[in-house]
Amino acid sequence: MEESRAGDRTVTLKDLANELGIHPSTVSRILHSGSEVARGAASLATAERVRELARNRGYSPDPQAAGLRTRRTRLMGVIVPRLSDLVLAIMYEGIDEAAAELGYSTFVMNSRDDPEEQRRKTDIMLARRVDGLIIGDAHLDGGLLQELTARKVPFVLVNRRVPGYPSATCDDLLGGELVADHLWSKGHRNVAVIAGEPYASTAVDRTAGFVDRWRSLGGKIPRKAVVWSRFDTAGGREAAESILTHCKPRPTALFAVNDFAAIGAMGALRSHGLSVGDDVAVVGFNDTSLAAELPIQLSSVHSPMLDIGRTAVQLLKHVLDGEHVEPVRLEPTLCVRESSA
Amino acid sequence: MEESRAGDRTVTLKDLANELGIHPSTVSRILHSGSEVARGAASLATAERVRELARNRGYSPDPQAAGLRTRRTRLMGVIVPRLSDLVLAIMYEGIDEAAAELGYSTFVMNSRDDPEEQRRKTDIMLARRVDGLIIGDAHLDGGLLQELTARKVPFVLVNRRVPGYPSATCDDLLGGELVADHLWSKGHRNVAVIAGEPYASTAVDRTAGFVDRWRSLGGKIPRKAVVWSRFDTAGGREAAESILTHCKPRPTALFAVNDFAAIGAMGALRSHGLSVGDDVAVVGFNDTSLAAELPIQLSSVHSPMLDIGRTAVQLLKHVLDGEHVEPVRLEPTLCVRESSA
DNA sequence: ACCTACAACCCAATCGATTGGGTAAGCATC
DNA sequence: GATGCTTACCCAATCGATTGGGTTGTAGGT
Repeated sequence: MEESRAGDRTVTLKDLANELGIHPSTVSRILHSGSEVARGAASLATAERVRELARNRGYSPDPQAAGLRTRRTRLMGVIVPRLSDLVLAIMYEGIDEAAAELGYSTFVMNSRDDPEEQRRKTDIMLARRVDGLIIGDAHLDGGLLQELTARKVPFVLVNRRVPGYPSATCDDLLGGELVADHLWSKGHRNVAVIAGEPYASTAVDRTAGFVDRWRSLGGKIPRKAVVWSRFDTAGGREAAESILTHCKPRPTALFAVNDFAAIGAMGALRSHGLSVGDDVAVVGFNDTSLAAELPIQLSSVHSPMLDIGRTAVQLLKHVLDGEHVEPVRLEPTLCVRESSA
Repeated sequence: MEESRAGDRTVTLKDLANELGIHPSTVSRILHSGSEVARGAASLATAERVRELARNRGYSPDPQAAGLRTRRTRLMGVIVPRLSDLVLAIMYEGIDEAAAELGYSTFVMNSRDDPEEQRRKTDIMLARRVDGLIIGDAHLDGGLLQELTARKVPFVLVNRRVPGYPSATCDDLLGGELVADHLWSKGHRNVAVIAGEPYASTAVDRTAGFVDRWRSLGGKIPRKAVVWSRFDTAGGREAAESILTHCKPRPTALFAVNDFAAIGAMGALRSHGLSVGDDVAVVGFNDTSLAAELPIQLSSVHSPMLDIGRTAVQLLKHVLDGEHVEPVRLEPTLCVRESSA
């Protein structure tokens, strides 16, 4: 009757069974099946004895062993460009939460948006026998996705979409439109877009939403005013530099498809002696926690990152259950702040 | 001789063995042991045949099965306050890289610095049978750590240290001293500290390093000028507000133990009509990628976050190998920028 | 001719949980 | 009292890899 038997590493089903003088399989059924199979497998009295013993012996089933038998690991693999990208980090938090609620654990890996890494990381995940993948770094020319489909690997996309595959994303087109409406209504007529990476649907959709709406409002956007760039601060800075030097009448507003790029752009503007908000309006995207806290508060399209992550998990669960799923787009809202007010 | 036999899910050792007419155990020995055990287990010719077949059948061992037998999962569990904290995200990138190089995979979980969550997440990790833990959210009153030690769970700390346990951290004391030297030499004599959370060694050490050095330089720091706060932008803003209202002769310099708190403080200063760099110098800590890209570039203590993560993995490996390990502190450097120049 | 040594394998148990198929006892029904 | 139906279990195979202990066959030594 000691605290815990020091010799034994962990308690197994067999330990419990021996102690109660019943068969491991009975214990398994009692503990495993939520009282559906349990009744018919054991008497209520026995079931209670087993559950209690399990509780105070601190029994926890070995997922290795269970997985070996059932061919399911209850593991979801998550691939993101980089976790140090705040947007993906938050989506991942949503993913991890929702997965935990369904009894799954998650693996994350960074692909740095490099196709070779994507493939490598995918293979590692599959070698770990994940039940399915949540892919946050999909490129629009989805070679890898085709391959995964062919190999019958269950997966869904998150953050970025690729037509034809299930995904949980922000409605990026709408987001771009919101910004166009906002800047137009503020009287801006000469604008530029820091468009992000052309292989990412986020960048393409936000830009397209903005540009199309802008034109349908009667505005004009020259080619030069749409600058593709990296998503980080340095990328935004460079893009803004390029806009400032090449766009002849200087734009009075910038739309960056990403908050970090927007912050970089704000830096560039300041280096040119321009004041953000007065001389040039800036609007970002995602409404990361920084946006509202910057010295000059940044207008940004709020995207429900946590929910996007959670939704991705739901979708993957449906896929794993063999159901058919459609892409989901969650609605963004515009937060107007100092930088464009 | 088809591309791959469509019916079979995955290739197993037995498949390979059958195909070559030898025993699975022989195949295992050939594939497993790096030519030490391999010789003696099979002829070079056989070994080559096995290796080749494994290669083009795309064999990858099932870690579930292997782990079940060997009692090792080659999994490291990582617990952080939150991955959306850029600092931890980057350390995690280092951890994941280094772990992959050693043939380990990693699990991350967020504890939100909540003791109950820490315990829960630890339990989940252990239930997943990780080989060891890397703990990034250790609190100075390490109750959980004692418990883990008692349960003989191998672990190391990262980012934050707790005396008596192995850890990989930045030399935070030195970091604080660097800032003190810098501000003192710039002629500041009236300073305040945004000190972070008192349960985190990072906060305590950086603050102590700064304050002690400041006093040994002959400076004075009143109680009120050291404000404990959350690590995020909002926390920094609040702390700065408190300093601006309560410190009678307004300080000419602020040291925030974290870049995000520093950014929040910059926002507060601006709201008070003070110019960062001219009226009040601000220095942050960690030199996150934002620091150099902000509109007003932020001076910050650069800490080698990636290396800290990598080091933690090395330490845990040593612990797993039964070796004794000492805490490691990596050296920070000061990056002086606009905000304090 | 006999023994030893080594090379090159094979055998079978094992890890812990799951699961399809029993079986024995007890009761009711015809 | 034979049959059928529950109830409450037990049995044994199985998942895939690992590993301590064999077994065979051949070469070399004396």
